[in-house]
Amino acid sequence: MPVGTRASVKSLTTDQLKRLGSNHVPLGTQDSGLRTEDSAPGPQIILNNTYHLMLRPGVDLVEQLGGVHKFMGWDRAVLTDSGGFQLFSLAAIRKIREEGVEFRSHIDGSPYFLTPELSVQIQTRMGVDIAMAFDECPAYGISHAEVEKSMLLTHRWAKRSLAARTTSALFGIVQGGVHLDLRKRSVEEIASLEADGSGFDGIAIGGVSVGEPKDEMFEVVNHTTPLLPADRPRYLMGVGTPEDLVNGVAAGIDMFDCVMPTRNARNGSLFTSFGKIHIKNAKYAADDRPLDPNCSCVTCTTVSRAYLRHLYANDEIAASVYNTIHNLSFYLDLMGAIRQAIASNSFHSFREGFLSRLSSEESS
RNA sequence: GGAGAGUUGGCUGAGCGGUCAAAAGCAGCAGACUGUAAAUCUGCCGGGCCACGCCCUACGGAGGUUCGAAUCCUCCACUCUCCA
Repeated sequence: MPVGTRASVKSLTTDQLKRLGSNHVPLGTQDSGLRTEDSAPGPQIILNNTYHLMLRPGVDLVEQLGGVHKFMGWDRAVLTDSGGFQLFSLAAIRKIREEGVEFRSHIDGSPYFLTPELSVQIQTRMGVDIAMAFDECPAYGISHAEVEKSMLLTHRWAKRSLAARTTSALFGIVQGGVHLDLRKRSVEEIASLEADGSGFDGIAIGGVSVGEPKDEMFEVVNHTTPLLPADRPRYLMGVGTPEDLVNGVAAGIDMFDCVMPTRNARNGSLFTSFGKIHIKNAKYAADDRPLDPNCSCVTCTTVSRAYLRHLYANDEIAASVYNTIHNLSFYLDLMGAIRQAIASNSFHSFREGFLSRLSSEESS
């Protein structure tokens, strides 16, 4: 899921967003036929953010204008983060209580109060397809006891979030930091919660990629994912690099969201089938090759590395546009290739090939 | 012809006796970014080393004063402004 925090995937129009990716399937897996020539590329779902939309333009306005889909001209699915991540990222300007969280707007300092019920209501009123439970995302490095306390609060909030579910689907979120015992307890609690006879529509692993070492993150993911119910989507929140996606799928994850492809694109860091490219590097100044010869996105089939470097070096808006188109296309193509590999029962060899290619030198 | 101001590292531009290899910005070079307070942030940026310290060359040029000069004095070169 590309991240479109404020009902916008940064630097792209909604139309550009819908036409991302390649019909061409990269990485040598084009045989399974899952994607046909005329199938619509581009993401089937994006992520928006409750906290940010609540501040601007405000729920009332989004609802009055017909919901987020109509607001941004997007006819595919939308999932919203509940605002839980902002308890982490905006830790300096919020205060957590049992009832909910008091935020001071990062824009003008005005106070907002967000509770599990309010968060679910706001997400529902905006008309999203999937809402997320309101959770606390604790920082890395705090004690086992503090993580446990935070997790138990998330559990109580999960119950209240679920009770507030109406028309939007609702995903629960497992917490527990890097502590495997807590992760297990959290799965047991979140997976068993029910309201009106049904549980969460999907379950997410939250609270990772908050500063912990990569091996600790995967220890958590590899340990926790198999514990999640197999009949509901498993969503790894906030992850990650292309390698992380492949390894996450290997662990059993179905869904991801991450700002990395969009933010890194704006910062000139581009993902390719042979590893990362810093497009501002001097060595690309006269490089007339496509960014990634194995990619058939608009960027790679239209302009050269030299041009991309020129745009970036001169702060041209088009640099962000081209770079974002490529990075998101790369991610979407990667996920498409993963789906095909799974369908053709060749995921493990696909994974090995993909990971070894990333660390290899570019052939040319 | 006369009066005044100025010349600092790739550029703009501080500094006006030691704490100056010289502020700051830009440019340049490299890196980071993981449920977005990010078109952001960080590091390097005269040269050379057996580099958390030392050596060399440096503030238009040449001399001088001083323990010590980018900073003071003299001459020269060039640039700009104003008056004829």
